[in-house]
Amino acid sequence: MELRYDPKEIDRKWQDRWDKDGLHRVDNDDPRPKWYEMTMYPYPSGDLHIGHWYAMAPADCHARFRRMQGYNVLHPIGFDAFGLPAENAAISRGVHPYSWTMSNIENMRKQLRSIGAIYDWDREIVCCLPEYYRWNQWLFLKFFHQGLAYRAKAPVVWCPSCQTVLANEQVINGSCERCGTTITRRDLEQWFFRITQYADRLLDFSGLLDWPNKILTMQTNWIGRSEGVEISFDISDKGLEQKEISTFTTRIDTIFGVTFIVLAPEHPLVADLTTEEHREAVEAYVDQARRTSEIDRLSTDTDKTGVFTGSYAVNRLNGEKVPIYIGDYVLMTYGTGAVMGVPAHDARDFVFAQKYRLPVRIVVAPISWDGSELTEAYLGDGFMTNSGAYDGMTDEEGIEAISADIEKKGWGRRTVSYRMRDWLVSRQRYWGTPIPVVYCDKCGIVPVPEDELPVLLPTDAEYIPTGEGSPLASNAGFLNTNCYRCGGTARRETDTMDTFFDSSWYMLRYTSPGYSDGPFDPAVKDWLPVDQYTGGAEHAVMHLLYSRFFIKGLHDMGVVDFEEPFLRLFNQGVILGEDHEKMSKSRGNVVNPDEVVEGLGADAVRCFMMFIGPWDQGGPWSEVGINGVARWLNRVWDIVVREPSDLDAANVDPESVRDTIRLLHQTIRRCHNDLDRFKFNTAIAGLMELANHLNRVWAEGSIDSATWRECIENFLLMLAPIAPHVTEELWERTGQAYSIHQQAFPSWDDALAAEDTITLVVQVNGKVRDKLEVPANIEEAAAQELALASPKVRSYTDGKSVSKTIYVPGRLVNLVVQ
RNA sequence: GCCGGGGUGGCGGAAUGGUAGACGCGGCGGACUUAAAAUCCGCUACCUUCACGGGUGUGUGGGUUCGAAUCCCACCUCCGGCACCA
Repeated sequence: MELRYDPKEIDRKWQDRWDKDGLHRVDNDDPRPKWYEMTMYPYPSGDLHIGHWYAMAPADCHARFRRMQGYNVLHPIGFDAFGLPAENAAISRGVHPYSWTMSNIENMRKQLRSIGAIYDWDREIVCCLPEYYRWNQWLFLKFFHQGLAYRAKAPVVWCPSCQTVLANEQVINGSCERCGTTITRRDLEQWFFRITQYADRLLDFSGLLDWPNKILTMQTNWIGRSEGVEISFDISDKGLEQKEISTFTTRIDTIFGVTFIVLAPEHPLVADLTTEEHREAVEAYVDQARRTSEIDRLSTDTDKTGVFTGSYAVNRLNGEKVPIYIGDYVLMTYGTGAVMGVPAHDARDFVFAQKYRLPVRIVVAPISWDGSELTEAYLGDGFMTNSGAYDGMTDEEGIEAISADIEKKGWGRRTVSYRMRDWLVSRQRYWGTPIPVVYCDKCGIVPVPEDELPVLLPTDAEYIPTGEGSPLASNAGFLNTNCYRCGGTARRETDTMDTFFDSSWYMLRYTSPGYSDGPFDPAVKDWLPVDQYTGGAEHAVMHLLYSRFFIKGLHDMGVVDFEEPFLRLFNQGVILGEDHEKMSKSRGNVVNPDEVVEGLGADAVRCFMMFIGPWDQGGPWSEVGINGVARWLNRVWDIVVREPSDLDAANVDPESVRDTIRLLHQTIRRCHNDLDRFKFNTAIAGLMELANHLNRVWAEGSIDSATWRECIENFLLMLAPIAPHVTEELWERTGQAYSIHQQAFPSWDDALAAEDTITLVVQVNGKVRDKLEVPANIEEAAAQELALASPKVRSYTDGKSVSKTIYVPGRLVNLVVQ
């Protein structure tokens, strides 16, 4: 393609100029209203992918649009620099994670600059640097002192490949979110954050202004709140210290249908309840369950297996003895790790009962039930039956009555269970923030005092994981220390923090990245919270949930005065390869943005990212597609550099001038509304239409030079947030004062945008039969008269009677004929 | 299995109850050129007609409505998420 201008030269020229002039420096004291628009910071993999462009270029356009609307805009950038991938890559290349990460960042800064975004680089944050992670430690201690961080032994998720524990949120289909390895469980003592204490507040989305429903649904499902009853079964005849087994159910109305109890294989009572006769079988089963992979164990396809313990428990409501089984479909990590088996009204219990020939007793009768046996569990509503005093109640009434009675008798209590577990924040890896506590033989867990922070991550440590705990444990200089309380010998915590810790509060740090007396400067708190956040939907139940929790915690501690970190959220889609498949090296469909920028310029890539389709839908890369927008930018160049005085006043057609002004105002309105709602593709389409129109009237010579100038000026202003480099250049070439990016977005006049004629569609029985050009303000009677007079229409109405006429002002007349 | 979001020309897409296919790509024809590229102009859903025109058409089948891509019901299909949570 032959270019009218050299995008490479223009990109460089203006990027240097903006840098030199500090055009993107954000002033905290600017009197204009603030707008904090943030995009998820990238992981410094070392190479800026086209996916980064897809996330960042439209986000920058939106932030620029807000700035042109008169806001003081903070649109920052940083690097998510800690974490497993950096470490793994560093290990395989034999370079230190620090130097690997920092050289990647150096490279990515250059690539990011090529986007031409309004990032204020003075506010950049890099969370693997001590000036950032010391505040991770400071915040960790805040949560610790608040009782929201605790250390406990629990069955945790372990990735054998990454050699570390993971949070539940990092397990995807039983595999490690990062490397895909099937995870296992380990009983380990770990650091947790009490996110479950905030479960109900996290379910309350009323503090959010505009979030995709999809994310709200995902968070709601992840938290998985269920109201139910904890009900205990009597095992006092076993002579054990533990006199009862507690189970959790949401269907206490089915308590009379219990025909067995199932314990999770890891349940602490398993060994005690197993009789001699069944010991061998039970031990074999438990052993087997322990070896079964998490994937198989959680697969819904596998049938329900179990083994009888030989013991029985008593259902206190009817005095019945029911057998106690062990089954791996019961999870130790949910509820009490034991369930009451009600085969008639639970699909899983039904399958289990069939397999082990356990009785099925219906206690909630289906509506019109004829008394016959069930072929599957009945989960619907009905009237209680076989339930003693509760017979005849609806199941809803049954839940109320039985719950109340159980509480009265002390056999159980109403409670709420959550699917979500506490957030496991410790990792057995090197490349992360050291957890700021020491272990003293005398004093136990001792937090590092605030004024001793940061606890520096030693640079001379072994960072290759051994599988025998954290790499830092083998670094004597780090490990051995003195107790901050008694001064005696102590060991440092050698686990590091989950990297989601970094991103849980980074929106605070951007407001004052150099501040050294706290995580952020309270003097600039007016920036917060974030007005608009953009990023991928894959963080729905990880980063976005953690961050909401974190900020609520900090709110309760008085660190911040708001409860939601991100008021509005927009999820962009995924950019696909030219073959419509997900981009991957193995498919060979990866696009290198640097090469395209080199050839066609940053603005062409920006435009294409926005023109490809709705931003939330993603879409396929297209070589010919980007050539199309590059060609359009050249056409724009060609049109804009024309000399307006070449227009000959003698040819001016007032009607054409009016049409042009009207289209200009319509385009301003459309472009404004579209950019406001992230509808970049239709905003660009509108600008293309305006450019086509201008090109046409130029050829006709039908407008005057003043109108031409007005159109060109406004056109450039509208294009400026989309294509900042070429518009700045053209702004200069058309004799306007630097910088176009400090101008206001054009405003429109509805009166000038109004059409004075419309195309009146005439339908007969809903089918279009004619189109008439009529004055926009036509009255109904006149419109009908014109419609009926149309010869085309008459051929359909002649000899028939018009029984009804529908008139839609400004649009159509529909004649209903018999 | 459950919960979301989709399915519109050759392609990306526009239109959220009122002219289906804006805008762009591709294709075809023309201008310019010795020629090609680039650029510019015109045409471009399908069937039918010499033409004017007519008919059909937004995954499939029903429905509501004067009128449906748009609303309702059922189904097919693609993508994403969750998946024994008692």
